[in-house]
Amino acid sequence: MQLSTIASPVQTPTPWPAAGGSTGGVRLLAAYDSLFREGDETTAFYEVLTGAVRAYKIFPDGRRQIVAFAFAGDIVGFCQGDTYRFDCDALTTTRVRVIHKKSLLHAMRERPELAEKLLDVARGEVETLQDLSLLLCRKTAIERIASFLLTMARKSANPLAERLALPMCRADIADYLGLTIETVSRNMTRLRTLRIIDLPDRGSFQVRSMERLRQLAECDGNTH
Amino acid sequence: MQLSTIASPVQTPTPWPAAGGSTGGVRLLAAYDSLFREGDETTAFYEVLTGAVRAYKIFPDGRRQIVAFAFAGDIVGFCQGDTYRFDCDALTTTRVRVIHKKSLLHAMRERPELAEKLLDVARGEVETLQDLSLLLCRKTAIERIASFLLTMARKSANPLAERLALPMCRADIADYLGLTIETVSRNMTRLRTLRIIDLPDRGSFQVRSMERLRQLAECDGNTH
DNA sequence: CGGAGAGTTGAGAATTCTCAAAAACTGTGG
DNA sequence: CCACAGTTTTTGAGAATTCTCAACTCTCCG
Repeated sequence: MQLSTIASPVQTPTPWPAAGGSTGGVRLLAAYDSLFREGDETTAFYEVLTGAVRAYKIFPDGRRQIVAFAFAGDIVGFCQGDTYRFDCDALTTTRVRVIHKKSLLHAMRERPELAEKLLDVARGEVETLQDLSLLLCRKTAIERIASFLLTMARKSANPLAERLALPMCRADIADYLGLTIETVSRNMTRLRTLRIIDLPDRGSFQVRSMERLRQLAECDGNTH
Repeated sequence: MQLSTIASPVQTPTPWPAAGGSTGGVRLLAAYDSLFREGDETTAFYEVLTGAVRAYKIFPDGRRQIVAFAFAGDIVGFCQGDTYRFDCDALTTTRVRVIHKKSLLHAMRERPELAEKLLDVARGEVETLQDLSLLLCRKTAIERIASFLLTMARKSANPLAERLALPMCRADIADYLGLTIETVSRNMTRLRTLRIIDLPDRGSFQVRSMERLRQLAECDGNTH
């Protein structure tokens, strides 16, 4: 498999305002390496440089929910209190920039305009979570999967590329969308049968009809 | 019905850092009066002083999701971009303090420590939404309702009071939890039959077994 | 070639939804 | 104070969707 031919999410060129150079160390993670765990002290948060991570919570009875996927350019672990409320680990080989909370707070006092940027980051996180809530409240399985794939496609440089990366496994998608692996699989197949998407191989997909995918995802209800 | 005997959510005594007196006007809303609509320009956000509001989104096909309820002490409309992404209106007679975005941004430049408070507000919003996502991902209807009632109880001054306020109708609860009115009703009855809660009258409830409610809500899985 | 892990497909069970009707509550007017 | 209409909530029965459990396929790797 030629990984290089798979379109990756847009690489934002270091959007993070470096706070005097002292903030950024870079950490390299292999697939499934942990970035932080629920209960850990929140001394830092992270900007994903390359690769992807997942943030999730595991319930006492073993059920799991993935609360967010983060790709190159995204921030993880920002809106947390004194301790993290979730586990976070890498989906693939991943590089993250470490941003220490302390030095950032310090920088914020010096440069008040930085606070506005941070509020923007928080706002982005809120929007993502609102969309997730909408998606989970939305009833049918196929609509959730359509929404998810649409979001993934829109994040990439070329949404109509023949091979868009889908770096997470079916179990991850299921736990993100509040479905089971089997339901995810069945509805992926259904979307392919409807010729809305294609599944060239494990770990990638292609949008064949952006319009119909959008209709399903946004509950337009014209086609069914 | 003696409304005064119903325990209301805790009234936080003006937690908001008034930015030089120029921020706060107060708006009075009757039940179902609109606070803002999706698409409106976000010139201000609001602190609920008394009463309660709901924030929701309506899909093209008519489905609705309530993204948040806000009670006395809560902030609404804070983490929004240039335009609101949701409709917001009052559940009952409600007073809100208007906080103008412009004056707040101005105040933030003068007093950098204010920015940290604002980030805390954003963090609170993120936590609430994460909890909502967890709740929606959680499978069974009875667990969602248990979580919801537990949250409502915990917000009130005396969670074990005989009559806790439930100011929203079943349709609102259903659209918040991603269920139908009928399923909400059935499972409320079931919780009452299990003697976990009591429903003294429309618009209020009582927790009879906080422990069993918590077990259901937090997916402990000991009792079923 | 064989084994492990991931994904797909199938059949029956369980939950929730939909549609329908009954019951309870609210407010109005006599 | 009671009757009535209108609304909300509850309850019931059948339909639809998703889940559970199981078997099978495919790919990757040694």
